[in-house]
Amino acid sequence: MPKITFYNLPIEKREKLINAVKQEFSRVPLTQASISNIVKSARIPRGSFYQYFEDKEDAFFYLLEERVKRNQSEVYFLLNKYNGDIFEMMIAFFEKVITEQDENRNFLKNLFLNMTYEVEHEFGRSFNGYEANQQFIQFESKVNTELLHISNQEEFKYLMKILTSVLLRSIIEAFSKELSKEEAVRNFKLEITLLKRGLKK
Amino acid sequence: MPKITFYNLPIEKREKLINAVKQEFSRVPLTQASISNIVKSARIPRGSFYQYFEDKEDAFFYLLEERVKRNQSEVYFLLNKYNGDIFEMMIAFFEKVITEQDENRNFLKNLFLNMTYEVEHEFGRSFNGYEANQQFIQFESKVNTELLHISNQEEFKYLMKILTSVLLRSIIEAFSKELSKEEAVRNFKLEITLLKRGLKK
DNA sequence: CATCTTAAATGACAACGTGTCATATGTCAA
DNA sequence: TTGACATATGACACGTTGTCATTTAAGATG
Repeated sequence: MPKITFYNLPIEKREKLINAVKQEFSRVPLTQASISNIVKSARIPRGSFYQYFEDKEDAFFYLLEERVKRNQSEVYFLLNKYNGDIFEMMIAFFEKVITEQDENRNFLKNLFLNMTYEVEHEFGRSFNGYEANQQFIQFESKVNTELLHISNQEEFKYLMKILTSVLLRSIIEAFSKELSKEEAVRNFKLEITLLKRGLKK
Repeated sequence: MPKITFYNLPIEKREKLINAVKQEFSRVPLTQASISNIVKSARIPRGSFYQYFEDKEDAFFYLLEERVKRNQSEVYFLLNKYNGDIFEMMIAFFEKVITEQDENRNFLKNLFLNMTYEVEHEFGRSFNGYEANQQFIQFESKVNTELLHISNQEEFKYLMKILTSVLLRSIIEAFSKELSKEEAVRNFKLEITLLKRGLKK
């Protein structure tokens, strides 16, 4: 987590810093990003960076968390829009992510093509944060479980794991192969179809 | 790919080098590994390392590829053992991976908890190498597709993508949460059950 | 055997990145 | 004005990387 001094920063300066951070993580993935670049681009002395963040990772996860918050709103919005149909929500979310533009797109691309466990875990919170039971229950309540072939909450949890696995993998494929929106969506829909009806005859 | 000089090395020296590489990548994930450690441990001068490998990644992927080759044999063996039942094969493979011991285990753990797209892509070849059509067809021929709810080869390809996604994700979870073998297998089987019967009512 | 040629080995080095720390500066209350 | 605390600053020690000029080794050839 960013240090208190970061939050104490005058908005203007903080924005400048955030932009520099974002720029760097849009340029290259986490492991290749350099603090030197960030401070140069934000025009702050090197020591200051460490006044605000623990290290590179800290800055990265700050950005990621902001993104996850936006995703959570989006997910609730879509769930509502599709009357709790989680499959439709996933498809719409997928489409939203892969059609992101400009800097956001590059950030996401670097993010998805370098999905370490920690990053994935954090990003997965977009859908529920299934570690925190309370949040999960709240999430489940927005889902129309009538549509789902499950018999208890545990199965719902595993169903979510399956869906997020496949979603992430499909996003990664879309980014890595630079698929067109149409092609990517088509592929993902096909996978969802298979998932819905079951893999076994 | 390693350079020719690597393959020209007398076996003994090559083994020493491979062991040093393996040791380093078992200690820490790719991004944290250091060539300095490798050359120190292999007792070769720094310049020599670059005589054999392009860079860190090159050495890492060499090791990974060796692993993938072993996996491919294993997969064919298991497929045969279970009469082409891909679900049973997956479960057995899952169990094999998470119960790996000692250095291999650490190598795999670092591998799975830091699954970039490239690593995943390479590891995925354990199951077919579904980019090369010929290999894929050979793989498919070993699978009993009678058991599967698919109507053409394209659907089989997507089915494989789904299964490998879920498999990888489950392995990652097992490593990250340090699940016992029993617990991990139980979870994975549950997911396979859901996949088989379908997610939609 | 002497010589030439090509392959491989070696380690010093420049370039770069990281995190720290002693010092300077700013702020606010007493 | 002073003291106390928060923040800013940038030089620096340390570690890592990839290169390259120089040696050394291994054959081949006459």
